[in-house]
Amino acid sequence: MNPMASPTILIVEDDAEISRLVAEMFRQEGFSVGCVTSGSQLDGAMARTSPDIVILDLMLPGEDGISICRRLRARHSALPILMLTAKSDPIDRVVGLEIGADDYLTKPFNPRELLARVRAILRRTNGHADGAASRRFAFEGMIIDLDGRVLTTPAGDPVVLTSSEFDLLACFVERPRRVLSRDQLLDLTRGSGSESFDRAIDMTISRLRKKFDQVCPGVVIISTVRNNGYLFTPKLKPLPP
Amino acid sequence: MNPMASPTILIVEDDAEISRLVAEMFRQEGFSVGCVTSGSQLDGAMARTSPDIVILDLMLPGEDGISICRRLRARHSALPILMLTAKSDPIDRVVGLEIGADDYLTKPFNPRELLARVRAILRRTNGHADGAASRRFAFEGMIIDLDGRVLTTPAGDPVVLTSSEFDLLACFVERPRRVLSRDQLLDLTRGSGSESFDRAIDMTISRLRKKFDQVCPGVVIISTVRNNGYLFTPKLKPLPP
DNA sequence: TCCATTCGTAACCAATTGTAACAACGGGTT
DNA sequence: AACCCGTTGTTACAATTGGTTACGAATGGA
Repeated sequence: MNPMASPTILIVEDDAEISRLVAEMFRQEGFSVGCVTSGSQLDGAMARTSPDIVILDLMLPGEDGISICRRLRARHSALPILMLTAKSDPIDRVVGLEIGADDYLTKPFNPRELLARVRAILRRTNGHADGAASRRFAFEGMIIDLDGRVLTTPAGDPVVLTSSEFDLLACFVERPRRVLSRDQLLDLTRGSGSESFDRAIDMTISRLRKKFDQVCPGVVIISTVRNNGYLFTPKLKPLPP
Repeated sequence: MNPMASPTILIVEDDAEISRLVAEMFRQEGFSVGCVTSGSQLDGAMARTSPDIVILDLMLPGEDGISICRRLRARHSALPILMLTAKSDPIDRVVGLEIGADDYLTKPFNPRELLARVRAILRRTNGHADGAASRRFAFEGMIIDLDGRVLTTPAGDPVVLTSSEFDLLACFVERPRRVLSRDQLLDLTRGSGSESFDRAIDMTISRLRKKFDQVCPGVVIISTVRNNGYLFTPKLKPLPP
């Protein structure tokens, strides 16, 4: 891969909804994305786009993911492959190493989790995932490390955030200065299949604010945009890793 | 062996499942792998691939492993051989090693254990197993040696970890900054045939954390990602061997 | 001002995770 | 074999997490 070019992803997924969502996210993150819906379209797409990584659904019409994975492996031995499996699949766990996928994720999955894993794989194989900024940022004296999933106070102490609190905060940090609606936040943190009500976001915001208030009393970190959603207001400074 | 080339492994195993699993793992680790299913196919494969090590099942159809091992030894006196034996085999360690195997492993075995032993043998005979990065890392002042299977404190004292604790930790060290699900960890540490519940992972994590806490009180080494799994957070620094 | 809507958050509860205690197992020893 | 002992999986229960409900406060239009 040319380190200057954006990395290319090929998605093999028959569910149009998932495919669109995932493609959209990766494009926003600066990847170049191609989608196909079956194994039969794969070979052509491989030749055309020569992707840096393939995201492969296990359950596909026609040739299934396992078979495709083996075929890919045989022909492109170094190609990173990330497999998507359904929770209910009897194969589920067996899938892990045997097939030769570099990683796998069970549906429904958190899109940010997918992004993180793709970055991790690419970092491992290429030295760096993309030309994007580091994954550590400073704001209001605090430091957030998106990979290590820790937030530290100006004094250097860790702020204990729960998983969902951190996920929510990460959404904002990855999209600074943008109003995010409750639905967007639900999608981003829980995947598109989520059953939760959007008020769940309000609660997590409220809990986050309470914790921020103990570190920086009186400072507005997340503001409410009535009828629209929430906005992360501080200026973000990218930090070296 | 050319130290620049990836080392070549020849697997002699009639169980297609095991063969595939093992081959896949070694390929992922950068080895070049060949497989045969019987002694009669062995000579041709030896000539074609001239492997750096042979992994040999003791129970094979036709000529059995012991006889094959003797034959190999006679013809290629320096060739490293690792023997696979079934638990129920009347053969024990003494016999296995007497025959001329350099090491042996009883089935069912942990794939990572096999990898570690192969690396150890190759290091013994060649000076180094592969061109990959060092297998020693520092984190939070501690040093982990994946080949020697030891963890040492900042003060230099060894931290006594049980083998399953070490295996689990090794999974994280080999995949830094990635959230690993319980299922993935089960796969990685026990192979995909494991019957255990995923709560077994929780217990090992808990035991690991307790030991870490005695060395670095209050420092988060492995964090929980709710609904997802666990994450190894410290920064890893590769060390020279 | 009044009202409808939206938002904040306390309180509750179901699901997930942490871990103590026990059991099963295997390896080594006598 | 009988025993000891360390390891590891299971069970059971405690703690934490996070979604839902409920209700009061804030907002903004009429």
